[in-house]
Amino acid sequence: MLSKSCVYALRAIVYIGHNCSDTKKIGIKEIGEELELPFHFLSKILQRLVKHHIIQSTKGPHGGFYIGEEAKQVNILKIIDIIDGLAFFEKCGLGLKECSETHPCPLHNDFKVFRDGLYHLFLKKTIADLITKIEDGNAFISNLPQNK
Amino acid sequence: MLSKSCVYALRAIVYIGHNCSDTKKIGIKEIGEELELPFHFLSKILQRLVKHHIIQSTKGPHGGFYIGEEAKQVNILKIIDIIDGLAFFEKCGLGLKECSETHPCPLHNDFKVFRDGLYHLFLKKTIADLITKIEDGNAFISNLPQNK
DNA sequence: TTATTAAAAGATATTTAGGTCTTTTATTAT
DNA sequence: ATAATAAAAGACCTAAATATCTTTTAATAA
Repeated sequence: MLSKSCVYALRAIVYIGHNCSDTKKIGIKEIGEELELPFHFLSKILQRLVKHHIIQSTKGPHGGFYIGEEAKQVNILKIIDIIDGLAFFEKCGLGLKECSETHPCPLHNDFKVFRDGLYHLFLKKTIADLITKIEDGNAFISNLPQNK
Repeated sequence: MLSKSCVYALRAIVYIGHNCSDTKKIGIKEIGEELELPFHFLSKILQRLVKHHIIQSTKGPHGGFYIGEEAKQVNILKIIDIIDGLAFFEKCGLGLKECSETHPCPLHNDFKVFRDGLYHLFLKKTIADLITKIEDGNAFISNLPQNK
């Protein structure tokens, strides 16, 4: 449903948000190792997030990625939009071109309930929400001490 | 969420169920043309469905595919299992290996509601249910006269 | 001002899903 | 028996997603 790129993006943002500070930026190398994500693939994803102003970066020694408090208030749907686009939430659940609100396929209305529910979930949840949950300890960042 | 193969399978089964009878079998060519599905790709899918006894086929002149009344009572989840497998319904919504019921990721519980809802929808709906809806006219088989 | 560090950028490779083409096998009508 | 028909099977092709490798650019510390 979400591409790997998109899940990588969410996990990386949360990792950055959880670990960066005014004095500490996070390098791709660290993120890749901690989250077990492919270095170069991850770097492409982070580049896109920088371009869309979700995260910031600086080059050179002590450079890396960081995220401001305002950006932590961005909702997850925004990240999904940047990485995957929102087609999933706009299309028929079966991907039928001909299916529409006025001319629904046999699964349309049942499907819609779940699709719209997910949409509103992602719209409601912010990066900050995820970071808070991380701090309770869970599988999102699998190798935090409390998750081992 | 469902692969194209899986949606093609569902649409083809419904088309066959809607059009076949004791005296009439349906050829791949007809199905492919009517549903605008790629002939050879469709034939692979139908082969798998035959192997799993969802539909039957006979070769030669007047041969083709057909489906019995018992098989129409099969639920959609069974078709999804045959074509895509059920991993989607068993995994974390984000595909995290480390995420589990006892050790959930920050989206696990919210996600689960929708994932399980879809599971039960697909478990409840049978091929016969879809065929009935088709007969009312809708986008599943887009080129039935009433859908044009 | 130079060496070092780390991200940005671009090119290339791999894998998987999706799709096509050709040959073989089984069935039926003549 | 034989020709025609239609599914089965196998080999092959394409595009997209995922992943890797190499070069370039920017920043900082010495």
